Amino acid sequence: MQQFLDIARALADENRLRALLALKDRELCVCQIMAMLCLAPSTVSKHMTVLKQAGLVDSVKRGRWVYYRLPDRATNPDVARALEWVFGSLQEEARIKDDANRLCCILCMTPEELFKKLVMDEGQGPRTGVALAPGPGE
Amino acid sequence: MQQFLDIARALADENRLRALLALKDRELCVCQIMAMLCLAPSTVSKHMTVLKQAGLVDSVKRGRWVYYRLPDRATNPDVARALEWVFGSLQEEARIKDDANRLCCILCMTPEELFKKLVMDEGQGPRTGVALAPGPGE
DNA sequence: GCTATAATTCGATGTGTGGCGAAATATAGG
DNA sequence: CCTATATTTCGCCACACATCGAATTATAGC
Repeated sequence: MQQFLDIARALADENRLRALLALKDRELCVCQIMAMLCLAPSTVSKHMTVLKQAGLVDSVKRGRWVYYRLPDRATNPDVARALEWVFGSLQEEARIKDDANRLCCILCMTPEELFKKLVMDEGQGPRTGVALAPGPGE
Repeated sequence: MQQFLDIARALADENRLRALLALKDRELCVCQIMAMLCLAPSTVSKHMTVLKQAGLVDSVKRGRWVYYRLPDRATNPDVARALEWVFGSLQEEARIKDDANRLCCILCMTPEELFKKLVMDEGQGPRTGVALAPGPGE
């Protein structure tokens, strides 16, 4: 029951759902999720902690970066069922697909290009240092 | 997305889950759910409203009583998937089985017997008029 | 119509949660 | 060792939410 409640509560927030869906085909580090969600590092960190406590993601630390990814299936049937529910229901969501597109840009662009795009998209400078550092993907 | 969030938030509360599970094999009116959860009528009413808004239950008014029940399947795939997840994960939960047993008593006992049992179980009088009125099952 | 009862709505209250910035921690690279 | 960077932890604030009691609405029975 507690396990189920942890999962349900973790899934009851739009930004956590977006983060979870973004992990479908790849692992991501916190700074990439920050760029995708446009949230402060502390906020993203807390969200990922909630997801991890619920068993919905795993994390690995490599160098300075912490990578989050979906857990191995078959670990926990409750988690597996929950993830099936989430992906089955939201994969085709417009917002999620848009995230996937933007994520593609975040992963491929150089920091300078990313900076310009953020400025153009939002009409203002990027948040607290988002994407200004040479990301882990290079 | 909004639909999914409504469902996830509705499922992120233990008392709402217990109410939902209790509706598996039967419809129940608010006063019966009150007796099962030991919560004030206003609280139960609000919980059931949340579940209904999410599409997880339907309601029918008959006389003075409002009966809640699970919605017809095939109405909404998102809801159907969510209910499968809930029942698949929680049906065997100890707490839920205990609820089912107590519900059996609530539905079968006369108000006087129910009163005595509540007093014995909790070492105190029942809450705001719980089960002291001739319920709809008689 | 009047009373009793089932349920909902309303108002108040304490608790939980999402968000931020600042400080702390960990690590890579000079 | 010192600096820069990635992440987490901490303290704070605003807002959402679970809960209650009281007031309100709807209905059944006299």
